[in-house]
Amino acid sequence: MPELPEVETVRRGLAPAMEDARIVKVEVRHRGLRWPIVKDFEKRLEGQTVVGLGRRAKYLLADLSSGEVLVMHLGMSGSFRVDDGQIAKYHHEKSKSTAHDHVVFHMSNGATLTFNDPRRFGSMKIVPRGKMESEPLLALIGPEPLGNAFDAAMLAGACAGRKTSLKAALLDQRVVAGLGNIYVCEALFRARLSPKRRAATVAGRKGAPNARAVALVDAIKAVLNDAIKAGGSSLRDHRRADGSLGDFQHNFLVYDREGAPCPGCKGVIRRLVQNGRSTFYCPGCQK
DNA sequence: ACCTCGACCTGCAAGC
DNA sequence: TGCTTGCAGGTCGAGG
Repeated sequence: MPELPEVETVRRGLAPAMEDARIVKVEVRHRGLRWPIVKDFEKRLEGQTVVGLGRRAKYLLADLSSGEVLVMHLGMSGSFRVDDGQIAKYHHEKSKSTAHDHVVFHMSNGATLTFNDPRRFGSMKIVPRGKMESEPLLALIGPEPLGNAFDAAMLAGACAGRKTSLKAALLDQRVVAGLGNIYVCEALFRARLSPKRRAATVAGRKGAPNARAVALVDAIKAVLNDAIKAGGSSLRDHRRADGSLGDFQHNFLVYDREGAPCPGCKGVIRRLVQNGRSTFYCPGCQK
């Protein structure tokens, strides 16, 4: 479910409960995530202090005092719930079922963090900090879209020579980190570029950026910043860690709006399938 | 090297 | 009312 803005929202929600607190106890109720949670997972975490909580692409990175890093991914349906130990029990009524609460972290500050993931496409893995560079999950991931390193030249270079669609290229985490189906659709609409266009057409000769690359980079940064400001998008179950819903779904211009009037012209939003996934776009505005 | 597709899971809404 | 079908915010690994 989560793309960069949702993961960033989760990170900001978890940080106050995790940072500078010690992991007192870890309960694993289901080890069958995307990869099995290793046998000594609990033992390696218990007693460690979380030095910092970061994010890379759609991964959450909990830096531990042991010198290891807990690398977590929410998959399609993963979420965290924070109980700070002060909130009265009746506040839990609005929580969803606990049937898919797979991992629970008990912190020294009294907070409890519960990872819930019905589809179990999420993952948790412990990696020594010194080996993060070579960690296969992270090694090939492209630039952070909100960082200075991500600019038109970088995007054009990554797309140059590629025959695949622009939509597929932007979903490729090696081109740019953290985008998913929603924000790719939204960014392409904002940049007025067709999702069907060949990726290579954002680059000119020898991979130099053109005006399309500039517009697309601007659109990507803008939509992600807007979405983070809104606390992410809540389609089915994404919540902030405090239980409140993100708001950005109300600002979708094209995503999940097949048949609705285009906000930019007199046309209608269309849906098509690319690489097995829905794309929403306006054929009139996006060329 | 690049590209596409199936697979991994559960839940929910729409259609019959 | 039930059953079936298709679809969902991701990404890895196999095969072309």
